[in-house]
Amino acid sequence: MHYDIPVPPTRQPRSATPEKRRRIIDAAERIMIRDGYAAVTSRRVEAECGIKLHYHLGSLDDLFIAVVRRHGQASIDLLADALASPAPLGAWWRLVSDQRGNTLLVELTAAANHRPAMKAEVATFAREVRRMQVEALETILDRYRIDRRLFPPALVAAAVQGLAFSMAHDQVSGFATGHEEASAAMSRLIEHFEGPSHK
Amino acid sequence: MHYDIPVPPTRQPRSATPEKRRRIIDAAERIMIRDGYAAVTSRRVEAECGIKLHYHLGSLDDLFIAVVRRHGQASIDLLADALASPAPLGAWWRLVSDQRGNTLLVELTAAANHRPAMKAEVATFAREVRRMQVEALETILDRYRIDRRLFPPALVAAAVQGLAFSMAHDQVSGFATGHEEASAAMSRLIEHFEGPSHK
DNA sequence: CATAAGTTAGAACGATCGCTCTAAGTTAAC
DNA sequence: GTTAACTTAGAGCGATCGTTCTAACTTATG
Repeated sequence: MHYDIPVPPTRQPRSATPEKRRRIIDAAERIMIRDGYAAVTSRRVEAECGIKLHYHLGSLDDLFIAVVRRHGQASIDLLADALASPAPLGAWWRLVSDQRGNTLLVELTAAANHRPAMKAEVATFAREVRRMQVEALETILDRYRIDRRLFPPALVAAAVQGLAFSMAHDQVSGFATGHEEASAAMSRLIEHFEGPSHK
Repeated sequence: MHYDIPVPPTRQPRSATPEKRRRIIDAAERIMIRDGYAAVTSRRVEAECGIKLHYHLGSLDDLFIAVVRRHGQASIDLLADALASPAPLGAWWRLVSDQRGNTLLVELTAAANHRPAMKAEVATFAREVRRMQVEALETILDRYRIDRRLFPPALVAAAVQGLAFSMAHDQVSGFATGHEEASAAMSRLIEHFEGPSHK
């Protein structure tokens, strides 16, 4: 498959190995966001971070999966914090409105389209994220007196995620025509339920 | 740049040239949906449709732009019909829920990320689509007695588009966990405004 | 300092890429 | 049937790809 991963770690690596893996994944994310997933090649990643890819991380496929795993886990952690906050809708909305995160999500989705192992990994995290959102919404919707027959958690979850995604896409496309209006309306909507606490 | 495009059309092409362009673009779309945009290479497109790409259509960049233009124009036409129908929300929702169309949209968005000319073209169509939706919603929201202060057209447009996108993504990921519930809820929501006419 | 492990530079392999070009069909027009 | 335009097959160019491998460099450990 690839190089012998340091088998017997009898000795301390020159500089921390996890740190090197981290920097490789950082580089891959930057390239993916800046130039698209197809620009993530072994040579370019190595040029971006100055670390040997295959020696430390394995194949390109392994790298893509590592990116998914790290970004996915970070998303889950942030989401958990947001949903546990006193104004969960606002916190969640801010989290999901992150431009960089949405761009990365498009690229990961497209890249996973023809990398089966990666696709499975993406699906795993997407499922967990959705599960957390639905679970949190069970409580939130009741608290805010929202009709759960018309707006079940699964629908609201998909809507919020999709709305943020759609708005991020529009903004990237360079036409923020309706973007500011929609963004302001979303803020008002959240204020309507949670008060002006969020920014 | 590329081959001399038939400059003086003094004579009838062997078989209709527009037809050949169409079949090339068809092949590109199929490959893009099946294997991702990075799999759309000149050799693979030619193998898929048996027509010389550079001779009839120019460079790969020209091909991507042609795909955007055709798909974009088709989307605009379908959207115009949907919004003009007696139950515009239902028709719009059905249109935007198309699996194939959403997959293609992800790929086009990601591909445009590092093809400047293509990006501009995508933005043009996205802007027009959004403009049409907002214009139609100005009327629709009033007709259905929806509070336009809380739900302005720009917000509703982004939400519907994003919701469909999000649900398509979930389904592609292979976890339809909340998908059916969300889909059913959306249908109920539309019925609530437009009656059970749509399916 | 010596030594052995960790790490990298860079060549190399076969494959594929976008694109161009030439030679050979193939068909419409006369 | 000739001729000239339309079209394709296929070779070829320089570039880049993923991956492997070897030789050299660097550093932790003794």
